[in-house]
Amino acid sequence: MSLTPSANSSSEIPDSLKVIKLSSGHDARDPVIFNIESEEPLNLDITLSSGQTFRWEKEDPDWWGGIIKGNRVFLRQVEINKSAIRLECKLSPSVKQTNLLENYFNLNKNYTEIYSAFEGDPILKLAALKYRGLRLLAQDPWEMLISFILSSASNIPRIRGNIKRMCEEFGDKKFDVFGEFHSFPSSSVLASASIDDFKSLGFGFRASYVWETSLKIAEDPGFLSKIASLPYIEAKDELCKLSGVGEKIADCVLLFGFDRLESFPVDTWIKKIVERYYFDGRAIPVKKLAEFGREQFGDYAGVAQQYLFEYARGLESE
DNA sequence: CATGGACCTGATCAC
DNA sequence: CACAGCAGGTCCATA
Repeated sequence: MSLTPSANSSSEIPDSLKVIKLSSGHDARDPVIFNIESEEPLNLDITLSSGQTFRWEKEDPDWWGGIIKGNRVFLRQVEINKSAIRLECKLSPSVKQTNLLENYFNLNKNYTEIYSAFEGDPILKLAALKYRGLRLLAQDPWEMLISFILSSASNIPRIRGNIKRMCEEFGDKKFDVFGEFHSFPSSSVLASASIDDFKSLGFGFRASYVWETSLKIAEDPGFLSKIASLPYIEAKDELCKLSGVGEKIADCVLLFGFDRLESFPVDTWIKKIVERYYFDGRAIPVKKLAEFGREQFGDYAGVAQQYLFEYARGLESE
């Protein structure tokens, strides 16, 4: 099976998406509040706790707080009906970016069509039903790079803690109508810190990886934009030259930071589930599994990976 | 090229 | 409630 992307892969926002402004923030001290309604499947809880992103926090019972392109954002999902979602959004009035959320949630991508492509695969079909509305996010490449270096041989609570403390320690302190928050630290700031600084944040053996990679990026600021312009294989090769970046993390950075849906990161969960359902339980080397995923799932390999990952973890916790 | 052990730390789970 | 073994991989050293 080879899955082909939809013709609608431009960055244009489709007609099925409506932005409804509720408060224009006449007073600069008040948040701007608006709704986004879309026919695209989106499940905020599943998406924001899915392990592709590490800084979102659910503060109130149903309000998520996070940072997109340096802007604090609060989101809540309200059910409309089966064929549409509504996102309630609160932003600082200082935010001038247009389509901030539409881009972040990739609402121009047609997931209904992707689900149709998954129909022919029994496991993906189940996963798409169970985790309907799980979407890949368009996140910042630099943030993805450091976050996933920190993810190696770790676990989600620890990764989140590492990143949170790093941002509090080294990120710029910023203020908006909601109060104080910290940005994700830049490469030059991290490069001027020390490996011991990172060890005291709990990075462990990843401390030197983070420092060396930060230095490299600080010295070559065009590195990541060059990655964006390279074909998949070459982009991955370049990323793998960075300290602490192997094939798996390079694939994560390409998938979550560069929108390369053809990448298929293979971690222990993916290894487990792909061996079980596609190789009759036989042990297969990780490298082979990554090739298999890209061949098998084609241009939607990354989306398939994300659903298989959730499905594998769901099986474990049942 | 494939395989195997070391690497930090701490959330988790079996006594 | 204390404790050992393991975790969302990478790197380096050997065949």
